[in-house]
Amino acid sequence: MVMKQDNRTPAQRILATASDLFYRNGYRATGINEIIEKSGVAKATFYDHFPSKESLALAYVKSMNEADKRGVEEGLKPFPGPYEKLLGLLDFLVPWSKERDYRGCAYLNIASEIPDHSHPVRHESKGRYQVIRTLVGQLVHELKKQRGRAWKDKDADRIADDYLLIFAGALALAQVYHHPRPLREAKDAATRLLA
Amino acid sequence: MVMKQDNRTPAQRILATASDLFYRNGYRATGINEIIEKSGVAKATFYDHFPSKESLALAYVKSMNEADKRGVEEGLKPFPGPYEKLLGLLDFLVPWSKERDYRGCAYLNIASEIPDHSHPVRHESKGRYQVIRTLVGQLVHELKKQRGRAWKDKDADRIADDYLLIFAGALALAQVYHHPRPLREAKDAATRLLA
DNA sequence: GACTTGACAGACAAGTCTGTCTGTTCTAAC
DNA sequence: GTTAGAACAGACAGACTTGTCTGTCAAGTC
Repeated sequence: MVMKQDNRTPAQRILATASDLFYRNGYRATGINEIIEKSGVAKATFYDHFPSKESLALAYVKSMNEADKRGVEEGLKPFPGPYEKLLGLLDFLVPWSKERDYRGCAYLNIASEIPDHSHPVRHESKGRYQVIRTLVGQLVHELKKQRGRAWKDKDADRIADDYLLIFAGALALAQVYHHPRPLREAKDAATRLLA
Repeated sequence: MVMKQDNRTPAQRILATASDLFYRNGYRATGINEIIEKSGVAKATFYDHFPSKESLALAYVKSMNEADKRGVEEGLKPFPGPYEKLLGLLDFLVPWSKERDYRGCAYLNIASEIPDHSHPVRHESKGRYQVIRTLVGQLVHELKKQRGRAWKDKDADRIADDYLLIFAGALALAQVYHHPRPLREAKDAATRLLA
């Protein structure tokens, strides 16, 4: 269980273990003791770094948020234009959902386990979607500019909203169906939306 | 807390209380003791009717599924045709989300708390979306027939899939944002989809 | 009037949860 | 070498979890 020669700091190991367990098994279903055991850390060490389980939940969502932000930024760089970027964003979902047994959107899942909607974790989850909405909005505006007269009657913001609905819907449906088909359908739907 | 002169049976009271708590606070966050206390029932009575908390979870999802199925059927009756029904379905969401402090799709929420995707509760959740997909599919096919030549090149199933993505996306986004705007946007998006 | 049924009250078992605390061991800087 | 800081092991507290069990009471049935 305990990995020797692990050059990560205890805090990193804890966060990595917790991220995996929180996502795979759920926040409440995951106990502190399991996190401690699986990350090969003493209980006191855990509480040295995270004053409570709740603070770990927040660290989990924040670190995901940052990682995803960077990941999307890097991942979209190779695509030449806004159109390709917008479709590319959806392309990432299929392989990513297959990597680990897909359990839906991590932000939505943990948010649904925290009723208080003013809780920092909920705030961070909302922030994630706002970041995506902003990015999509910029790309659609860019696309509108690019298309010129052909798109002069299109409302870029409305298209961005539609895109986000499709995006979020795909994540949700792939979870209930436990199948990546909705993710592919989402790309088709987006292709039509941006046609 | 205990309602006197409650003519519901203990099982009904338990299910009603549990439904409320499971939805509002989450499945794991809700303890048996709380359900027992709030429904004014003895612990032994609870276990007479439900052999375990898990069985109550299943009863919860099943009863919702049946109620929703009937609710949609009844609710769509007044609408004259498939087009109106499809948009009407989305119209229900806004007032319904305002009734109780909206916490997202109940089926998705409890499904996300149960990792095992072959669990009966997950199966029931999936069933809910399949029922909606079937209904939407029928309505779109009906609509295609109605529109005749104007829609001869449209793929009804693809439109139904798109509709469902928008539908599911709206539920998810309304939860993260804790605001009904995505539900309205979904109606706009569907209007364009069916134009 | 005895008997069954179903609900009541609540103690109890056995285990889990988060979080605290004591004390030991390792490592790196001086 | 000594010393400070960090991580270690793991006992412990106290609350909370699901589920069992004993026994009481009221209503309806034979």
